[in-house]
Amino acid sequence: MAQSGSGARIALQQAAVELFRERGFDRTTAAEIAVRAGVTERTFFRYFPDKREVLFDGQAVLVSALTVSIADAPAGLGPLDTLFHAFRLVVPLLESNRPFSKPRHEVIAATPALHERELAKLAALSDALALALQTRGIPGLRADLAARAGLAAFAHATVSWLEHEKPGLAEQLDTAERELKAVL
Amino acid sequence: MAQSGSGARIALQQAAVELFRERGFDRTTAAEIAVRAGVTERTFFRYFPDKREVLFDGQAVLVSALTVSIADAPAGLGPLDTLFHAFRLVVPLLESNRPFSKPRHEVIAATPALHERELAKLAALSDALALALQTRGIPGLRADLAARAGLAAFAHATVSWLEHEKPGLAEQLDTAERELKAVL
DNA sequence: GTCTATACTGAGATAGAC
DNA sequence: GTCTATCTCAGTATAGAC
Repeated sequence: MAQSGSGARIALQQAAVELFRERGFDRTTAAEIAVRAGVTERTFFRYFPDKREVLFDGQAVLVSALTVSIADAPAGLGPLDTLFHAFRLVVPLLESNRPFSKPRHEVIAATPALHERELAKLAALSDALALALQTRGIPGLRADLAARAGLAAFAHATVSWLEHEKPGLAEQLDTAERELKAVL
Repeated sequence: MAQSGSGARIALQQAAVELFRERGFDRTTAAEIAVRAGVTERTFFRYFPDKREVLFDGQAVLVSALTVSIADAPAGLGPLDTLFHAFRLVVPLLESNRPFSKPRHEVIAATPALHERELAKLAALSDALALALQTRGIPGLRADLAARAGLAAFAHATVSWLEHEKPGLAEQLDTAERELKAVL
């Protein structure tokens, strides 16, 4: 199968998703993932510090894409409008990734042990958003609260779109933004 | 020493906090905690499904207190005002628990492995708040977003108060509420 | 790449409360 | 007798150290 070198990381991620869907996260050992990917168990832990982490990488590109989008947003926008502007710019990226993110989401949804890790990744994303808002002049606490509220809406829209697909992601974002602003 | 009967759970929690502060979470084994509490390692895992969980129990009473407070809040309040009404009712409870929650917070703050678990507990609390808001007639998504936004402010106020104490918790809640509402 | 500590699980036995 | 709490023993797998 795949050899060590360049493709090992991706091979491990694919093998992991497959096995997690077949047997479940808990019933799959790191050694089994490594075998299917054509590497040793030791190699698995060289790429991923723990077994859960093999499922959480797409977040990195999302973080940088959103950070850039926030920095490039038109001036004069409030924090929430800045965030949703960035969210909309990133919709095509998410849509093109759906074939990967949907099975991944199914595994996570079915595994309580992975919920925690996902929450941690969302928290890191929230921190990145808050920082990006701060560099636009929004004071610290306000930027943090805006990031958390906005990200909650964004996450809801994304999950809803992953599970149903029926309304597009853009429409889900519209309703989430509307509901969030209706809260006040 | 031997803690057969009722006190084992509390003895384990106390021993855990002590040892975590002395040696750190990672440098403390479940067996060591059990020995100090006067039980065996196996008993530790009977009470707590994993080593982290020994630190997260106070949340349960907070959940029920907030749920009741939301249900009893005056009619006609918006979701956010309902939440902050409940948050304020629970301030004395938190203040009386400070001797326990402060060292606990220090351990958590110093241990990355515990951050994830705390986020999971906060997410569960958010779900409970959203449910309580729904029973007051607030539609699902709106209740969920309000709960997340409000809880973010509440959590910020609580952490800030645990770490500084300088302004009281009530004042921290005031500023957090003001900043959250300024986001829009 | 090898070795090891330790987190966690399962089955069965014991002991006391009711 | 049942039920619940605990211990004993034996094991697997993760993750870190060497």
